[in-house]
Amino acid sequence: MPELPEAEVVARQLQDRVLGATLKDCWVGRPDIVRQGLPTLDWYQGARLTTVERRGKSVVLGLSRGQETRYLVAELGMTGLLLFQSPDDSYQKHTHLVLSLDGGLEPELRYWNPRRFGRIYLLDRAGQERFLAKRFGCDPLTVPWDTFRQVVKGRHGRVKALLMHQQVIAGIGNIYANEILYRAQLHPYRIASRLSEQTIRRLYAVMREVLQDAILEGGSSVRDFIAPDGSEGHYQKRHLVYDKAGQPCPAGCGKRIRRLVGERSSFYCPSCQRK
DNA sequence: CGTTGAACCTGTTTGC
DNA sequence: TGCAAACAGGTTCAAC
Repeated sequence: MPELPEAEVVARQLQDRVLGATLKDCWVGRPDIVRQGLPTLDWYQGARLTTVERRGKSVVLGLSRGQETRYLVAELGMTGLLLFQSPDDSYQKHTHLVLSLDGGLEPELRYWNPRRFGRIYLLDRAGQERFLAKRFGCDPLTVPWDTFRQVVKGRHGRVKALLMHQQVIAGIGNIYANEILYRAQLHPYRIASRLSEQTIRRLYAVMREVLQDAILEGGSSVRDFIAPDGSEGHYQKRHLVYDKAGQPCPAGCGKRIRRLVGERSSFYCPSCQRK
């Protein structure tokens, strides 16, 4: 269920445990999971993992051989996981990529993704720069206030659509959009450009707080998200509205949480989040 | 430019 | 218990 916090947890564990390792072997179970660059796969054998970063909801591995660095971008989609395993672990259905590593703290990294939304991209430096620039807008955790304010002011669509628009702000998905809007007391259908300066300020603060707290809690494990080391996140215990239709609003206003269908499910309090 | 709905997939939950 | 429908973290494309 990777949104920004989950992808960040994945990236941090990779940094801690396999950064600097050498890629001994790269096994692809489903060629169609590699959207770009499959013919360049051989180049990666013997390369060293020199960078691990999160971009939006994706994890970007930088692999170097000599002076050259190329990239492996792992889109996780709805159900994608990167897992530390060992060659002794049995093959699990829906494992599409296995990276055998040498010199790190984990011998294998496997990409598991039953629904196969989300892909792997193998890109050279120019390719990944183009890829990232085209796909990802500003990062919610590092975007300066003034940029955020301008982005919101310049959008004529719904505020929830804005939060989830990866080319504008990269990393927020349905769970965190719902949680952020509830805490900012904003109805998901409010028009972004019509929000007051003060409201945008509140949204900015809440957005960063929710995402940062979620990272500290290891992300949200609502269905089957687990980190590479197999641990679950705990932020789902702090969810206030997501998947809670019919339950009383936690603010104690007396109303019940509603679910709006149409786009993705929106969970909100009709009293605390007015249009 | 922005919104909507469908498509892409498999697995689990829900309801009859 | 059995079966079918509904639904799920995401992205992309076409149509309006």
